[in-house]
Amino acid sequence: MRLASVILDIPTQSLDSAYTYVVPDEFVDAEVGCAVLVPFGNRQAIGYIVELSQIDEGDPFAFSALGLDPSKLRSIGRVLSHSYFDELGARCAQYLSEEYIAPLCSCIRLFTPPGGVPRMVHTGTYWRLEEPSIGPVDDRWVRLGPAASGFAPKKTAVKQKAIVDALAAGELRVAELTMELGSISSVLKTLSDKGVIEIESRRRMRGLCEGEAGAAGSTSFVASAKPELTSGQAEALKVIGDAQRRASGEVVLVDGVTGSGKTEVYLQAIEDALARDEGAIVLVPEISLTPQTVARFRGRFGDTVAVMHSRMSQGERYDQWDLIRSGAARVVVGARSALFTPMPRLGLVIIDEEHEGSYKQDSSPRYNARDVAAWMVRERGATLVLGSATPSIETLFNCDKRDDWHRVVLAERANGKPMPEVTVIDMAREFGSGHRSMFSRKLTKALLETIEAGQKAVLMLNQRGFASFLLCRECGFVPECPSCSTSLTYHEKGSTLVCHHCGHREAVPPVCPECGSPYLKKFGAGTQRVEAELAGVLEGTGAHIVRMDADTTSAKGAHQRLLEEFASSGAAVLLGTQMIAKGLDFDDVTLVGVINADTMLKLPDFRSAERTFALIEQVAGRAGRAELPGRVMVQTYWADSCAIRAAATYDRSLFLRDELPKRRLLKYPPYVRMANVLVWGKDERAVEEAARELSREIERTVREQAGDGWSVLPANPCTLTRLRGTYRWHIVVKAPAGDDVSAVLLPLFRKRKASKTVNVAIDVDPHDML
DNA sequence: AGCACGCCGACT
DNA sequence: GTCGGCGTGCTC
Repeated sequence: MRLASVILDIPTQSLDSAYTYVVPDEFVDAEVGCAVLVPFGNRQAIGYIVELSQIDEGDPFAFSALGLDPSKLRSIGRVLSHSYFDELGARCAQYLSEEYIAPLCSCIRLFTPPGGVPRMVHTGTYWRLEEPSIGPVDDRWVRLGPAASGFAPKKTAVKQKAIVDALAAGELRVAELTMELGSISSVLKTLSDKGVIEIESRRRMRGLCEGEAGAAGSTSFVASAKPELTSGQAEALKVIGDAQRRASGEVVLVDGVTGSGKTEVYLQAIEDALARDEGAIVLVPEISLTPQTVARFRGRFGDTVAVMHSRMSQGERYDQWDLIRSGAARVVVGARSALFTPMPRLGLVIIDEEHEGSYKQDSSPRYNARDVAAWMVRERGATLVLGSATPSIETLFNCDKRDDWHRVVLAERANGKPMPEVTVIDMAREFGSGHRSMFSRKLTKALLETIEAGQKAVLMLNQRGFASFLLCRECGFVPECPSCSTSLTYHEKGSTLVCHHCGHREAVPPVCPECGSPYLKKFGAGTQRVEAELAGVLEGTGAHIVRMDADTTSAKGAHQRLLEEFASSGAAVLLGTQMIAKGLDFDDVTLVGVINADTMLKLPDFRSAERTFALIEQVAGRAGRAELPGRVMVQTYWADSCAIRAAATYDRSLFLRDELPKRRLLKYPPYVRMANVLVWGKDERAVEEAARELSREIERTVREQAGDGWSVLPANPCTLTRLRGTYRWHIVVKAPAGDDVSAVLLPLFRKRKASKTVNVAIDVDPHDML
């Protein structure tokens, strides 16, 4: 008798192991990864097969050995789909659910085709099986048939003649002919009966022929020329090649300055993989997943490149998913979730801009694609390549400590040009000497010079970290917590400063405690205000200003259009938020300005210095990519902060020498592992109470289950205490670096049941704790 | 005694 | 997630 382990598609923490069902003999198509309809209690439920096994019915101990009661076993009712994932995918889902403490079924769903799976839907009083709304679509193609030569339509058969004439130039879609000639279905039938034409249904791939592919150049399948490799690139490829040969799931960090040609390394590593008939998955941050990026891969690998990202329609994603499963696509370029596409014989995973926070999913399952990819390549004997100009501290740490993590440095830019010089501008001093514009005198001068020379400038406004904190505009002082050395958050209510780490509170001081200045202000400025002021600065120069932020890029294709607008103007300024920090390469950009380098430096978050350092390095790489030398100007209120000084001199070791001891002392990654337990809801009192209660429970669990060196910080309001009408609290758990945080906390969260008023989520290895 | 309500465990 | 069983406590 065949048995199947089935994960039910019912999202709840308390239903998180597989159930065993009998597979009736006639269901020969039941495989691991199939969606099935099964009886569950007094209703039907959808589930996914994660394991198949054979059992000897005659053996009276066979069932009890598996912990099964044969009288309770029921049979699968129906197989609803082909297989969506293999045994390893099923194990990966299991790993995800345990590692990130998430419902199993939400992890399984990562592996299913977007929109193309059956669901149970609640309609009023009963449950109904809903077939997939998204599925394959066919195009009907028409071409001339064997009886076409010598066919002479009757004089009155106008449409027949028109169709035959149109097809003389080649095959066409029925849809195109219909658009041209009106309703022709009966005419087509007649012609095809006579053998004059042949009609064939062919799968249409949405999103391939139109839109994106147009920009990517569907005609440019001619392999683009391979440039000569720098010695660094060659070395990187050798290390990757060795790892691929050993096929033991090793990780290679390509640590290369911007412009050092990391993409070329990826391309050739993929070529090697393809030559061995292995597939490759390339992850890039969502915002740099632009047509240019895709074009780079399509230019080399043509039709075998599939694309996956959130701005595609469900139909487009479904088709790309299917293309990957069929084996027709051997390379996937996509965002985070593309890691779970069903690539046959996966040999290589590449994660570009490895340090990016967007690889961490901010809803359940809160996985980090980088860490999941490391797990995946180990299981599959594949290789993971991480690329960044500013690798995350965790990754650098792993390369240092682990034998299976390798680091290759690309120190030179591929064009041999030096990195642009970075000037740090002390805004506190500017303000002190009476200059109160948000553009310093140096930056203003540089802007005008750039425009006058007919060149381009990029200005970045760092909006992340809008959370209010106090700043003295005269000396740059920010009130900090006496015990945590993170900045205090400003609360309108009661005019208090609060530490979101330990709960320390103090009143807002009337004047700067450092220098006595009354100019103590909340910090932050919007792009629109900056644009207005910039327009004033540039008045009379005729320079074009292109603003790029969440507002101006929300429309489909707006991102692309704005970039083209910038590219085609002569002297122009591109003003934008973080999204301009990556991947835009314009040869005639000679000035890059960072208006406020440090809004996030003082965010009460342990990664803020690291992010500030990375951001400045990334944005500096945008200047002077071609013949013209570039310069970079960084405006800051903390000109002597280590992150900013180190970034300005491209000195990572200086930054790490300052940052690592702090992380060690204050017990932050990579020296500890953390879990952030979030509690939120509309009712402020209920949230606070639930958070305190949960904190006590966690403390008890940790005391009883965990080893030494663990700590549970008391429940506290989150930095972003009120978000979209909810009150948010959190509890931070810290464990020694080698300990399994999830294993200790998992049982507690599995047996918790959801409350109506207060939500609880746990974020293991959080990226930030805002 | 009879019933409403809420908690808890089972569901293969 | 959904149901049903069981204990508690209130009412007829």
